Amino acid sequence: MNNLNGILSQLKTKGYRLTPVRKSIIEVLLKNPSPLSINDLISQLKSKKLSPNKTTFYREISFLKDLRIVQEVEFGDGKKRYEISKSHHHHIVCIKCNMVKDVQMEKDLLIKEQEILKKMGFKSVNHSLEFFGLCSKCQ
Amino acid sequence: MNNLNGILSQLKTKGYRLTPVRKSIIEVLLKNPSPLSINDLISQLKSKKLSPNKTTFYREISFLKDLRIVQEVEFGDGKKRYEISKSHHHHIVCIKCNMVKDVQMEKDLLIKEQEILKKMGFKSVNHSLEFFGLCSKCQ
DNA sequence: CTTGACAATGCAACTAAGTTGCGTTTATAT
DNA sequence: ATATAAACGCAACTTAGTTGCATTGTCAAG
Repeated sequence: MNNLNGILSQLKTKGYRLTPVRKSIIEVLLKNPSPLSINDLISQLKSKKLSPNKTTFYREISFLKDLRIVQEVEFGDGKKRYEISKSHHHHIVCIKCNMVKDVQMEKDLLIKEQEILKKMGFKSVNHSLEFFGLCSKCQ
Repeated sequence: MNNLNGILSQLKTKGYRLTPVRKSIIEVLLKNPSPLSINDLISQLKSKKLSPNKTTFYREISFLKDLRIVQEVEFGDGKKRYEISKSHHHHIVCIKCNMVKDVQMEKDLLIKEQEILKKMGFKSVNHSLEFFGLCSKCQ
């Protein structure tokens, strides 16, 4: 479900409401290539003539996260960012212009990781892997 | 330089002062196996009968980071953590008891990563990779 | 052993991200 | 049309971290 109508009907059948704020947040996240912070979302909604309270944003994002419609991304700058859930991937962030690109990691790397961690006795392991560098324009 | 006297003489020759707070912070970081947050440091120094202002902690950590004596670690919970600099490694964090272990990653994995990112046009690439799971005791 | 310079510290006030409680509004099934 | 619970707004709060400025303390030079 990575298109607007799909997500909306999923919400409706589960008994949730299709409010203007909810629809706009999902729309904005769908058409943005990079993960967005709460402030990014606030300013994007403003250009759609919507100015919900920041509490509403935090609650809406938390709601969409609980339903696995959006995923949280951490770039380690003290702001959480959000994107529409998609298949397992990572990001590379330009440290100069902040441009973000998706990175696909090969499966055999992940398998090796899991082996190492199993040896250490850990289970149900998850990981966060983000890259930082200079993009082709900023070098 | 990963022993107390080595670090202290390094600081002295560069003209920095060896204050009780500075020495204690370095001592605490050296003997702790996991990265510590500022609040961790504050409570550890208390048991050494030292209660510096939080500003002092932030400034001291920033100072030690500038000198590459400590490194910042991000577990994505909104708190930065710090450990004495050591060779490239990652961490695995137990999501139940918060225990942290170091993880060594094989070099060929890193080389493959670099290749992928070069193809995307990025340079001077860095990465953050942390694992989260259940340790042997918490499963 | 004193002293002067400046590194280090303390304090108070501030910022920024995120949370909570509670009362009000609104989408939607009936 | 209306009831009801989901969604929302607002104000006050929390927590991590920062800044400006005045004061203290380390340590090298005399």
